[in-house]
Amino acid sequence: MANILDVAKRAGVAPTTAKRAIHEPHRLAPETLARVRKAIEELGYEPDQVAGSLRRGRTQTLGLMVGNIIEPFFAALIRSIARQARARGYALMVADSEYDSGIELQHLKMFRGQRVSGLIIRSAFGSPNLDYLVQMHKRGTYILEIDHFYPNSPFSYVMLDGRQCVFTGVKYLYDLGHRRIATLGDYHPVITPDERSRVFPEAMQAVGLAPIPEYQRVIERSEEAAYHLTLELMRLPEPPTALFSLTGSEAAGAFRALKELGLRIPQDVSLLTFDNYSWTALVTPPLDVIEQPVEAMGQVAVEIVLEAIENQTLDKVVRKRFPGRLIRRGSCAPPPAQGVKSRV
Amino acid sequence: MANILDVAKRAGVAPTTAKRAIHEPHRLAPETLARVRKAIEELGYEPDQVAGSLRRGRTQTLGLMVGNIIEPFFAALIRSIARQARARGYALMVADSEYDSGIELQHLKMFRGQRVSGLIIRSAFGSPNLDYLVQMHKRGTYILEIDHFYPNSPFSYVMLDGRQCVFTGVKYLYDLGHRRIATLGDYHPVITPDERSRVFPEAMQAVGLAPIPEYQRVIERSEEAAYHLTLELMRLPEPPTALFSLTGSEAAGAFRALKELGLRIPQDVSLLTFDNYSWTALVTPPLDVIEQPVEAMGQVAVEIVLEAIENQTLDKVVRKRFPGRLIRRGSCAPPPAQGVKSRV
DNA sequence: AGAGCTGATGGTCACGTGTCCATTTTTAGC
DNA sequence: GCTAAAAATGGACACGTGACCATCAGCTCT
Repeated sequence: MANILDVAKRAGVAPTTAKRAIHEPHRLAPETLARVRKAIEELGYEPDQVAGSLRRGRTQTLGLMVGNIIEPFFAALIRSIARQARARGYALMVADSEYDSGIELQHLKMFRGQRVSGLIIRSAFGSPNLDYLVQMHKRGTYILEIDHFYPNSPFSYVMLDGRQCVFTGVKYLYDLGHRRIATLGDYHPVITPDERSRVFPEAMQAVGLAPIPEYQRVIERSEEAAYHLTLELMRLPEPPTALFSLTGSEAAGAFRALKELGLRIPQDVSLLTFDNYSWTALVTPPLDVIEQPVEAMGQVAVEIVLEAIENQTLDKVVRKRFPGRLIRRGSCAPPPAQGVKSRV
Repeated sequence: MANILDVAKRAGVAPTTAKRAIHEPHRLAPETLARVRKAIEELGYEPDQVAGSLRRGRTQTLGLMVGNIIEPFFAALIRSIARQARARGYALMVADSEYDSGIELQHLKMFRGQRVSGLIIRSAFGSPNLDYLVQMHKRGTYILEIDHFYPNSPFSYVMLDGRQCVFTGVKYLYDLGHRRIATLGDYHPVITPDERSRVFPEAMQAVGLAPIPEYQRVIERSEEAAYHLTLELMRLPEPPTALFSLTGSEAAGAFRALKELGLRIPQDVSLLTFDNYSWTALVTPPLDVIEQPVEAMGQVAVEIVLEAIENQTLDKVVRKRFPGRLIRRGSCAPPPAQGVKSRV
């Protein structure tokens, strides 16, 4: 592979001059510049970022750790972040923790070995990797959490305003007349320490309700778990009249379970979910969703990270919240007069 | 950031000895090894892959270019490839061309600058980037095409056996009694040069049918384009009795269009599609699909690439085909006795 | 005309590692 | 107890670049 020395030789100039043709072309005499450019062209020279990174002491590389790449939310996030990184000349290393902190740690070590300059991370659940992240930060990697953050996180983050969204959702269901509202999955400090389930009780309180203890089950945030939970909830003596799914994946499981039970949406039970996934508009009835501004979140995340990296302000902490948007399509309606009959 | 010299100094050994603790620990005396390991631990040392790559002349990095990361097929592919890369100690750079060859070229240049050792690529449509790929290959990047390959591609590839799948699908519909079968999108050598639409006429011929000219429209392989095409097709004087969607994204558009037209699936029209996306099982009726063995394809792709890289056999060409699997769920049935009424 | 300045170009070195070769220490064999 | 071999350890250097400093010609200003 041709290097800058080959280019210099071919152009009949010193290596330093050849380098300047790339970094500071204005400092070269026009003919010299043309000669070097010709040599670059002829040799198909492309600067070696590996050597450059070593010398510079900083890579042009960002790491991105997602929780589950199969979820469209993360796919959209990757696209947004990739676009922005490309625009700024950074390469993107993507890792999928599958929400497993063991896998996550392996990827973090790889990122560290690769000396990524910045890391955008959606942490795995129940993760003991905070220490490792702190260490990475001390060694010069700027870290930004996205979609979720550790309690007392020392890092920057970019997040949906989960509180506002949950309040909006609960209020929406309350105003339709619902009193027996269940989230799919309760808060748990280790297993599911997410903001949405944490603030749900507060949102209920705000409209004068209390969460119903029988509905409060801790489940993994997956389609399968939501499917089983929905079956259980709807088989209770007094089942909920409205289900509030906290993730798009869970909504699929809940939807499947309701269909299977022969319950009609929204006549028998209302269904509201986070994440405007494309399938939610295709099913019958199309689902009411709370949409996240994914594109904007990804873009801002990269901007924060690159600004810190390029200005050498690694200790700067920036935290942004983004509002969600309720989209009504018809999967929520007033509850049936005599409540939902239990499906035993 | 601590380097191997710091480790050596702390352990009281020469740098070479410290390095051996990492690469060939068996060559060290047990106490020396322990001392170096302790130093590594205490300093939180992690070898610098950037420096290692430079010296070695080869990175531990793979590039992966997908056509559209939003499509669940690619998300699943990334997961599979990421798993295998992780298991083999390689970092993964992911790029999303959005099926745009201009964006693709930018990413390719970045990959080249980063000196990725291998590249797994799903090329963009109508791409003039083949020359650049050939150049990358000459400079030492092993290249493998996935899901699609250039005509006369000089590279290895891993692909679905599209011919077998299309033949299976057509035969399935034919056996149900369908004669007026339409694919969503016809073959076009530049815009949509995909195998599936190309072999469709052959598959029809195999059951004694000919493609119906009015159904043969060239469209972009997107949900939106498929939506409009479906509307057009079903408004023809003699609309198809069965739609064969060649991608999962298109199926969503077709499904939406059929619902909107008030056509019942499968009573009025049958719908068969590639890709077992999770939503296809959620809609009413659940869709018949042809599933791709994505996990296996990703795994084999990485194995081929890494074997070539590690054995320095960059010119070895390996080509693998994988069979699809037809899953019946109820969206295909015999056509109505008097054909589908046109929806004008 | 000489000093000072600017524009253009050249030379040297270090980033942290892996590889190769050299040296010292220990063990085996008789 | 001595030699040869093996085990264990050490030293020097290059990968391709970017940062820094050096050089030199031509020009302006006094």
